[in-house]
Amino acid sequence: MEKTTVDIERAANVLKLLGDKTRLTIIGLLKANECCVCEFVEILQMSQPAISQHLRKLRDAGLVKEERRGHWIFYKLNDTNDIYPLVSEVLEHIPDQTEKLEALEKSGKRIQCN
Amino acid sequence: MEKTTVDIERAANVLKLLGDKTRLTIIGLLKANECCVCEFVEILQMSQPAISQHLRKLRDAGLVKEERRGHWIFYKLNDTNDIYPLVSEVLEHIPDQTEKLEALEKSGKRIQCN
DNA sequence: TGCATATATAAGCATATTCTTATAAGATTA
DNA sequence: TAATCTTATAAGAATATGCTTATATATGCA
Repeated sequence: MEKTTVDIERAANVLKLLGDKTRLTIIGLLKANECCVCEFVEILQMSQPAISQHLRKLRDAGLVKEERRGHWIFYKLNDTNDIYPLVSEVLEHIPDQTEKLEALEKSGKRIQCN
Repeated sequence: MEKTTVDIERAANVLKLLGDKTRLTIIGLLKANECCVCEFVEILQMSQPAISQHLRKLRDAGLVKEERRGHWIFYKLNDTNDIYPLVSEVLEHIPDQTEKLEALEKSGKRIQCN
């Protein structure tokens, strides 16, 4: 809800990152949860390198943070960022993605990473 | 401020359109004003075909509407659209673009289209 | 009707993007 | 240390994007 304004070039770059269905879904999933790479692979039905490359772009732009826990690397939204208010606002306008995580949990594929 | 949710694929497509500095500036200019093509050409310092092609994309996606007045075609934001709330919210996070129009007006180049 | 003005469209090219496959790197466990 | 698991990176190919130049279309006016 904060009204922070960012440079138009930076805003365009962030929006371009969000302007990809895969990345927007990733960010949508991270709105309510931390996720590890293998979960994205499972939910989005894409190859692990493809997911990793999307995550790298999001990380390079400061939209997400990573944290290793044993074998797994968990990603979460970076809320200490000048563009977080914009990202957060965008997320208000897309459908909740948590059901996808729940479906994953039901199928038993989430447990392995925890 | 409305909380309308759009399909994630449609949202991604809209964000991709906004994820270009030229188009984001165009939309930013239209937030407070109608503009004709030649004004965009002048402000953005780009060729007329390049501007026209950006406007076509924005129009095809329903983000803007056009209206011919004599020689000129004026563009304005399409606020009767399911994605307008998203677009509008994004605009809250970028700097005001109207100063660019004012500068154009001062240089006397805006008058010709009115 | 003929010409000028503003805008749109088409084709082509350079660059960017997003996958794929192959491989490397970091962490855990036997 | 060796084997295994998870993730990252690199290289290459297919496709998408955004410009340029050339041309078409629509309107207004002499």
